[in-house]
Order: sequence, then C-alpha cells, then structure tokens
Amino acid sequence: MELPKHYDSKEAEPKWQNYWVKEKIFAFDPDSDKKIFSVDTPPPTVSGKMHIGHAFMYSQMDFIARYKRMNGFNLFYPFGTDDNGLATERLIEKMKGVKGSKMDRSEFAKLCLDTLEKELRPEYLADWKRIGISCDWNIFYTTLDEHSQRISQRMFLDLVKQKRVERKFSPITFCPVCQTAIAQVEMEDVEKTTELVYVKGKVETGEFIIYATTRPELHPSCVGVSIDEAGDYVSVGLENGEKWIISKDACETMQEEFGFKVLETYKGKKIVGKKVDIAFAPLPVPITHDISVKTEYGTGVVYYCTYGGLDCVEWMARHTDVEAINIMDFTGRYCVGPYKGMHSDEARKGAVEDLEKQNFLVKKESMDHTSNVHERCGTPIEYVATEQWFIKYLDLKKDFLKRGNELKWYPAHMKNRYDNWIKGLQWDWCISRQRFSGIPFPVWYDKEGTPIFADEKDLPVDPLKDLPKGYKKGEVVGEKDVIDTWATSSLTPQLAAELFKDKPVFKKLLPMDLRPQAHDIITFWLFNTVVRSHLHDNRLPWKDVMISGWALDPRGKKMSKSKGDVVEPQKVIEQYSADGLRFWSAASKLGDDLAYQEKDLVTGEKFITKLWNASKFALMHLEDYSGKKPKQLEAVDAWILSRMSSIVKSATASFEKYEYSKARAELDVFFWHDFCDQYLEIVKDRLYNPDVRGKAERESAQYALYETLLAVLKLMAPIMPHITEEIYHLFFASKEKCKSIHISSWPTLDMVDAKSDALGALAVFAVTQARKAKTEKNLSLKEPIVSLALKGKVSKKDFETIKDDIMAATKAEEIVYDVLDSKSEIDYESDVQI
RNA sequence: GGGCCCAUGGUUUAGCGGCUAUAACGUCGCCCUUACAAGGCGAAUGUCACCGGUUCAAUUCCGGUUGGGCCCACCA
Repeated sequence: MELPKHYDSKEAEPKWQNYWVKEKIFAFDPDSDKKIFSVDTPPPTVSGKMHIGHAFMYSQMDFIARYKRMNGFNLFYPFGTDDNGLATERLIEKMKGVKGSKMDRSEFAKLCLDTLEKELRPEYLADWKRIGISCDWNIFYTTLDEHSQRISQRMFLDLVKQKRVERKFSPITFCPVCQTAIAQVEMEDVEKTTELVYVKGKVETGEFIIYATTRPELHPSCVGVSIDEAGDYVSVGLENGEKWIISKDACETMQEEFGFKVLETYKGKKIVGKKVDIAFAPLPVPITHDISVKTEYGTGVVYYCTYGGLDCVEWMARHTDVEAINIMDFTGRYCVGPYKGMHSDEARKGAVEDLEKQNFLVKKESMDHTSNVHERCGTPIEYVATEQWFIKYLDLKKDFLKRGNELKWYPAHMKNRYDNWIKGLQWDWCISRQRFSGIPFPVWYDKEGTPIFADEKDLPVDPLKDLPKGYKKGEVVGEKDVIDTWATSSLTPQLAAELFKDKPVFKKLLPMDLRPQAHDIITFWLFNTVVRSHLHDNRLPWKDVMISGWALDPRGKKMSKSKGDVVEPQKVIEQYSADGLRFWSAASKLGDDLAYQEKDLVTGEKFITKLWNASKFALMHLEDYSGKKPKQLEAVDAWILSRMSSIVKSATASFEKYEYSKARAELDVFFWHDFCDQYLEIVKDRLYNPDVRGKAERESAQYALYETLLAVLKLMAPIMPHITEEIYHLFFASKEKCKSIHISSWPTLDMVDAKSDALGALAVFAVTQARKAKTEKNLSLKEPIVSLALKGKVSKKDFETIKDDIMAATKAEEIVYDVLDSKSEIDYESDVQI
C-alpha cells in the first residue's frame, strides 16, 4: 500500500468531521446495555466567536471523552449553549438594532431564540465542531428555550415547597443615571481620588467617637457604628476639653496633628453597647462589634449606612436586628433626610458643609481608591434596596463542604478554592434579576401582595401574559423580575438528562460522571450546581470534576483585546490544524495555565508529519501481512512490543487520572525515538531483504510493526483524532472491521518483558555508538564499519539474537561481543573501527 | 488584606528523596540514509530562585524570603 506523499489536514479534518456525523460515530445509544459515561459539558455563551481559552479547555475535555468511548463506554456527551445571559442579550440588541427593555418580554425572548437559532448558533457551533469536539450534537439544549424554562421554573417551585426560597428586601446595584439595575459584569473599576472625611459622633458618655468616611452624604441613613472588640482603643483629651475615642493605631498617626493626650487605653469591648448620636441620623445607634473592623484602618471605627456599599450590605446581614433606612430610591435621588431629592455628588457637598458648620467635622484628607462605576456611562453605582428572591442556604455550609469532600477533584488542590469560597459565604443566594429578558419567575401577586405560585402542570408560564388558575385579569400582578442566569445554568445536568425523561435510560444519567470546566468558575458555576443538586436531589451532580487552566498570552499573562495579543483559534486551525491545536492543548498539565507559544503548534505539525511518514513506511511493508502472530518473535521485535506495552500501561493509567499531558509526553518520546529513530532503522533490513534475512524474520517484524503502530495511533487518537482516523482508515479499519478508530477498542498490549528490554537497550546502544563514530568523522551513516567491539551484560547466546539486526543497522562487517562482569559499574562498552 | 498555584539551560517544560537532572524549540557542526531535508546524527548550554532545617543523602520533604500568576475581598 502506498500512501499519498503528504497529509493534507485542511482536506482531511472536515472530511472526517462529516464522516463522524454521517456515521453517527458519537451518537449516544439510549437503548444500549453498555456502561454509560456522562459528561456535563459546560454550555458556553453564544456571544461571538469561540476563543482560544474555550478551544484549550474543551479540547482537554474531549481527550477524556474520546478515551472513555474507546474504553467501551456509551457516551452521554451533550452540548448546550447558555443563551440566558446579558452578553447574548446585548449582542442581539446590537445586531437587530432593538432595545429589549422597550419590547414585550416574550417577543424579545422569541427574537433572541430565533436569532440564535438561525444566525448565531450555527456559526458558533461550527467552531466547536471544527476543533473536533466529539459531542453528540443531537443532544442539545439552550438555557433559554421552553424545555429549560420548564425545568428552571419547576426547580424554583420545588425550592418554594421546601421553604428554601424567600422574598426579602435587599439592595441591588443600580445606576442612578441610566436608572437601571446593573449586574456585576456591567461594572468596571475606576481609580480615583476622593475626599476622606473624619467625623465626630457624640457618645452617651459625653465623649466623641471618631470615624472616617468617603460617603458623608449617607449620614441620614446611618444605622450603626462598629469597632473591633478585641482591638486596642484609647480615650484622648484635646486642648479644648473634648475627649475622643479612636483606635490605638489611629492615635499614633493622629497625635502629632491634633496634639492630644492619651487618657486611657482599653479593649474595644469596653465601649460596646454605648449609644452614639450621629449627625442627621434619626436615632442614636449603639456601638457594636463587627468582624470586618480592623483597628489599623482609619480610626478603627466604621459607620454603616443603608446602603453605602457591599460592606454595609454584609454588615446588615450580620446585624439582623437592625432595620435599614433606605436612603435612595429608583429615581437615583435620596428620598430621606436633608438631602432629599439630590443626587450623590450634590448631597456630598452639602453634607461636608453641614458637618463643618455644625462642628462634626474633624478633618479632611484626599485618598485614592477604586470604585465601581457603570461601564456604559461611567457613573458610580449606588445601592438601592428592593424586594428580591433568595435561595436560603447559609445554614447548609457544612453540607456543601461535605459534598466538596465527596467530589473527586482533578487536580486535587482545586478543592481549596471551593472550600475557601464556602467558608467566606455571608449572603444567601439572590436569584432575581431586574432584567427584561430571561426565564420569568412563575409567580404572581394578589392585591395584598401575597405571592401566588404557578401550578407545575402549566409550566412554563410567563406571568406577564398568563394568569394563574382561578384568577381573572386585574386580580393579580405578574412578577416582572427574571431568574438569574446562574440559577438556570446550575441545572445543566438536569437540562441535559431530561431530554431523555421518557426513556428508561433517564435513571442512569444522573448523577453524571464528569464535569469539565476551567478554574475561574469554581466558585459560582461549580458551586451553584452542587448546591442545586444537593437541594433538589440530595446528591452530587457529578462524581468527578476536571479543572482546566487558562490559555495565556506568550508572556504568561491574560490575553486581552486591548493589548491586541488575542490569539484566535480559527486562525490557528487555518494555519496549522485542529489536531495541532489539540496537541498544544495537551501540552499543559491539567489545571495548569499554558502560555501560547507558536512553536508548540509547529511541534504538533511536525508530529503529524512524522506520524504520516512512519505510517507510510509501515503500511508499505504490511501489504502482505498475514495478521498472524509469528511462532518465533525476533528479540528486537519483542523489545519494541515490550516498550510499547509499558507505554500503553502508563498512558492508560494517566488517562484514568485525567493526566492526558503525561500520556501525550510519554507517547511522543516513545514514538519519535524508540519507534522511529531506533526500531524502524534497525528493522528496515529485515523488512526489505527477506531473501537474505529470512521470511519468518520478516513476518516477525510485520507483526511488531502492525501491533505497535496500531497502538500508537489508538493512544494518540483522543488527542489527534483526525490524522489517526485517516491512517486507521487507510489500512487498519478493514483489518479490524471497525468504522472508526474512535469506537475501536483501547489497546491492551501486554508484552512487557525485562529480558527483551535489556537486549533492545544493548542494540540501541550499539547503533548509537556506531552513528556517533561516523558523525565524529563526518562520514555518512551508510559508511561501513570494519569492526565493532561490544560489551554488555547479556549472555553471548542472547546476544546472537540481536547480532544480525545490529550488523545491518550499523553496516558493521564484523561484531565481537564480550560479556561484562555483572558487578561492573558500566552497562555497556564499545569500540568502533571504521 | 485572605486563599491557591508556580519558580529547573536563551524559551517552554519532565522529574518530586539516591543513576552523568528530562524532552522540545532555538544555537552550532555533520549527513541525500530504498518513510520523512517539513528529515536524520551528534555537540554545547543548568550553583534545579534565595536562606535555613530534617536526612547518610534534598531539584525533590519542612519553615522562611524574594519574584510571578490567578481567584476572592477591597476598605472606613
């Protein structure tokens, strides 16, 4: 058999991708008895093109999927897209020139679904197909369609039944200029200089407690003052007779400026409970202890307003007996106190002036800090309290930690991030969003404002259009808020599995076997999914999680559009190949970030070329291969089969632990050096010249060649699915009677043999020494060797079994072999006479 | 500030108690060798970040320092 001179990945890759679809190679068989391996593929957001990070992570996921498939598993390997988020919404608004908020909700949702289905998704998915992801593309879901809406709403109702959801007042981030609620992704950090003002609060003892703030305009909503009960505080006396309370740390920095005398030092605990009159606040507030207070910041005293920022929100969560004074409403203006009707800037000026006039101001200083602004208009965000839906789960932290321990983490250290996150959790999970599109809450309110929940049978519902059973128009008001996208995408195992709800196989799909994902979303996506599965089904969503790293720019930093160093996978594939891209993705250890280096793609391409050429050589000599195992295996053939067997064993072990990179590296070295450089060169003579070397000797080589090349192809198939399929089809497919290497059986070669290893190593040594001698004399490798003296630790009798092969490979005219003492420090010795 | 990861020839990396520290890219020299010049053979290049400790023995284990990366919190 003669292979074409070159392998053309541009032609071959799409060809095989089409073949796999046409032949249903990756189709899940719901009726099969084979063991299922299920993958909870994280659905990417359709917000443009697939980026290199996606290509990196999804390739790594696919290595495992393909490995499992070859190990006889019936793969449940769905693909979904997360179309529920803001990014998609924005993209469609831009494309269609519409404003979602000005449209009817269900009309906008329909527009989104249509645009996604007809225009965006096919092109987007083509990128995934082009890197050779072996999902069953018929098992597809979108987090926005009826199927997902029904499940998401049903799960919400399930939580209602369990009394795990509640509606309560809570602040949301809000842009006072755009007058809209904004999500975290819409905010950006801005570094700016602000004025930090130090203010006096009158304590019931007659002393003043000093606190610093950048938001003095919030004074009318001050609800508390906190200190650190374990920290050191001091009372100091000023010349004018005033006594101030500040932390000991603050005292040291302020003493010079104010020239006060320290009267008393004590622990913060001493002043806890004392009442303080705060300027413009309606009521005196007690001094409390709070864990967030550090004596080394400011004056070691913090005042909390509702709401000045996330710190205030968290403080409120810890001080549940305190009632909030909501100082701002959705007009973006203050609604209580002396600055009623004003925006923040105006109010701040007024507040500083008033504090100064009324002698509450201690000092002003400027400071730099980062604050959150709305990325669209640059306005600093505000916090406005409104009613929100929450999933109550803070009481379950221990259970979540336990679930984390039950989960098998690859790599193991990634669990730390999960644990760390849970330990720091202070809020319940707010699942409502004041956005115009998304999955609606299945909730209405009656005239008293009591929620009415939809009947599960009627799902999905849109409460802005539909009515609850037994109510007429005008009797109820539908919930306008939508369910947060994470509250739906935390249900991906259910979204995928329920596509088979009516089949018996459904029971076997959950929990899933594997969740692959990158490390940046452990704290929300992974965690949220564990939470939902725990709450709804009292079990883990999956058995294993495989955490990928990130693709970084060539200097090891995050790629960014503004720096212009974004690598587009589409271009990489264009220039190199999908197999090359995947080979690169397999270069980093699971969980490790990988800096993009173009040379790695070149290495992959070279591997492809080498594999092609080596196969060309092998298949040329296998044309007349009988397929039978020879009675007598030549020593060098036994050696390569032994080495191959070792590689099969360790590569298999590596894949089992999701360590595809180790498998790749080992196979790479074996294939290139042991197989191509050494074995093929040694065995060449026997293959070409059976008349001289013997027919049986050639058949032995054919057997080794067949088995080894096939094993190499199969081990490499998960990582480079196209080139391996191409070669497989040129020869092996018909022999093995199998439609695709990807559903062929994983190699189980079990021919490890220590004696063969020793003989092979000696042969390799001899060949290497001969090459070295010729190279040193600047001679061609074809140059004959007059005499080759060789010493080793194998017996003379055993040496005879490799002697002819060595003579042929080195072009030695004579070989003299001696046995070294078994205690000798060196293993081999040689003397080459040319 | 809290947490996690990382530090090995010019670059990217393997090894994670004991061989002369692995390989690729790059560099240099040689070679058309019946698969491959998009190749082959060979060579040079490393106080394994720094300082201590444990050990007969440390690149490997422990503690600290420095430098990088990421996630979270951002601060009165």
